[in-house]
Amino acid sequence: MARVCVDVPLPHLDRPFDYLVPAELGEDARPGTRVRVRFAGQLVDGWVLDRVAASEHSGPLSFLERLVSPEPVLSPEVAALARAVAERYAGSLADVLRLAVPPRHAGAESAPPPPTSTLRASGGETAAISRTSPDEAVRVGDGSGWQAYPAGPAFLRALADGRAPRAVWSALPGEDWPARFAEAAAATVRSGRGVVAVVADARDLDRLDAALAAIPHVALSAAVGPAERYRRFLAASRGQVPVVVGTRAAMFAPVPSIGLVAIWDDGDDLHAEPRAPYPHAREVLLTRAQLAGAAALVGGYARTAEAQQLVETGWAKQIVAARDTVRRRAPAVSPTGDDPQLARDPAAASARLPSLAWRVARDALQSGAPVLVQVPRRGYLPAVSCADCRAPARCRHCSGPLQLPSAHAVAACRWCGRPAAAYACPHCGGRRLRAAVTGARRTAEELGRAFAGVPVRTSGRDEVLATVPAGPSVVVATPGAEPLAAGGYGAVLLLDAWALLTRADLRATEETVRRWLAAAALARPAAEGGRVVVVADGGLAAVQAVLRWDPAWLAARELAERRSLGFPPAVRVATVTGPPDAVADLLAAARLPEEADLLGPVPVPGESTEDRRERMIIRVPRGAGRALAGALHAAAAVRSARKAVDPVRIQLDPLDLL
DNA sequence: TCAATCCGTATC
DNA sequence: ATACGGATTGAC
Repeated sequence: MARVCVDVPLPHLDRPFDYLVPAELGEDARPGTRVRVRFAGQLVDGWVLDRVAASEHSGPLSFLERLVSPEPVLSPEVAALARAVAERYAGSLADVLRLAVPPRHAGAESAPPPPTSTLRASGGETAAISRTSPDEAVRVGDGSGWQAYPAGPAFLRALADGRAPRAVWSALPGEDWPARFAEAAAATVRSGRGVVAVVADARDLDRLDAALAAIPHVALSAAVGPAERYRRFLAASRGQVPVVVGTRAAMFAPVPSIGLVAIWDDGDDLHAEPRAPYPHAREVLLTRAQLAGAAALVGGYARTAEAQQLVETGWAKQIVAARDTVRRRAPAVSPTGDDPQLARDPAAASARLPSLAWRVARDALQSGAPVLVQVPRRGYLPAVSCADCRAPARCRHCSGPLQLPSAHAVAACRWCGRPAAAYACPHCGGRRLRAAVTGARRTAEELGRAFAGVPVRTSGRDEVLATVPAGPSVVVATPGAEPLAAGGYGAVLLLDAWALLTRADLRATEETVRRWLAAAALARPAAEGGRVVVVADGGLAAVQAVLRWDPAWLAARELAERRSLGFPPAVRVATVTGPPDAVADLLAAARLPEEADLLGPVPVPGESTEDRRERMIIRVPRGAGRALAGALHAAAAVRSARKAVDPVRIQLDPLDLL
């Protein structure tokens, strides 16, 4: 008999069903294979989860209709991970499996292994993983770039020795992180184990792919076509390559006996899967490390509150450089002050460049170095802050962010919906509120006028530059699209701080620092003339974090604040979104944990009055997270069994918790 | 009393 | 979705 997960989206059918195996399929219908089965009269896709001798089911059993392919594409390790992810995120196993295994492409199964150079380097079918002698492994870490970090060589040695160290890594400014990831991967492969590494976007993937040239690996991303993607997936699944790198879908990639999971820049919101059940790559990878006994590496220039929590709970150790190493590598960072004086030069003034930024950029250009100007994308939600001290305004009852629905309306909480009557700022006592200004446009043309005679390049959404040559030029880039400069930038200007910091988002400070550090990391060290100008008040925590290059300090501060306000990751949160009746219906059916704290409902902004949806927020202590997800999934099952049609979206720890 | 129909529930 | 069983209803 075969225990099958049927590919239907209904939560109340989220359990295995038993089928008889026709004699001719015999042992081919192995666990992990795709099958077609008759289910409630229909032919549906399914996964063989297990072969069993007897069924618990008392009624008659059907036969498997067809074996789609004898290829076991769902490994036991990934199946267990998918189950855990489904439970963590109140979703169905079938939903997670759809994310975990790419669509089949029959041609790729019969074709020979992909003809990539990295594969040929592996030297054949199963020779990809071979253990080196302990004597060799002992020296792993010496001579690598990890030596700049006191705990670095020990981390590499532990990987090479087959152990499972867990690390939160704060990369030094200018760090060649793909090279460090490649060293960690090589050490793990040397121990006879596999590696899965996830990055946020295609640009980071290209860099990592290149850094891994000497190690047999495949790169998975949506950018390659479905056939090639499946081919590469199969190469990993068949144990032909020990290392898989990719964007978030690669978090489920099968590798033989996984020894290390790694994620770069876990604060990037591209790591959050937009399809149900909305798992986050960091959480999936850490779950995977936990379940499989693998090592974990969470790296970035910045540090998220979630990563900080791993350090503070002792789940992971931090890998950070000594302060004097940081000082030696970091550029000189200066804030312009709260009310920056505009440059006297009329061209610079028209570009609204503060005089300090203008001078620093001009000096860098004169010394023959490129200048990076980071310009945030526009279109942030209108948040509300104190008119006097500009601190973001928060709800008195639940600490949610206040929002101004329209120009002259009363501000209200985006979480619990209570109006913010008689507001008093907890920081300065101010009683007036103001809508935060959205980012001012600073175009490349304006900067071109300010620095006449210097080439101006732009890198952004439409066209992302990977690199720019050495030599004087102005590079205008949106966050995440900053090109690498040969030899590093002479100056980096970080503009429009207020547009970032006043976002109606609890992660605004963290996100701002993440973007600033990513840009500032591309500057030369101070000793080589590298300078960074932040157009903001030096007293702000975000500015301090960049000025001191101390992401750990900021993360600790952020986490402490979230703890005192009752925000994730200090607590576990779920949102339930849908038509008002459906949301109420689901919550009525849910047996929530006793500690559950319900906030809302609040209307979901930007929807027409006909099909208006609203959102409830439920928060529980971290320990009750599993119970919360279980209760919500069960309630969704009750609703779907009753054929309730109104869709309700359940999200755990959503990034946009507003 | 029987068949056509409706409703709810399970789906192996 | 579709299939089935039990309840319900309507005509003889």
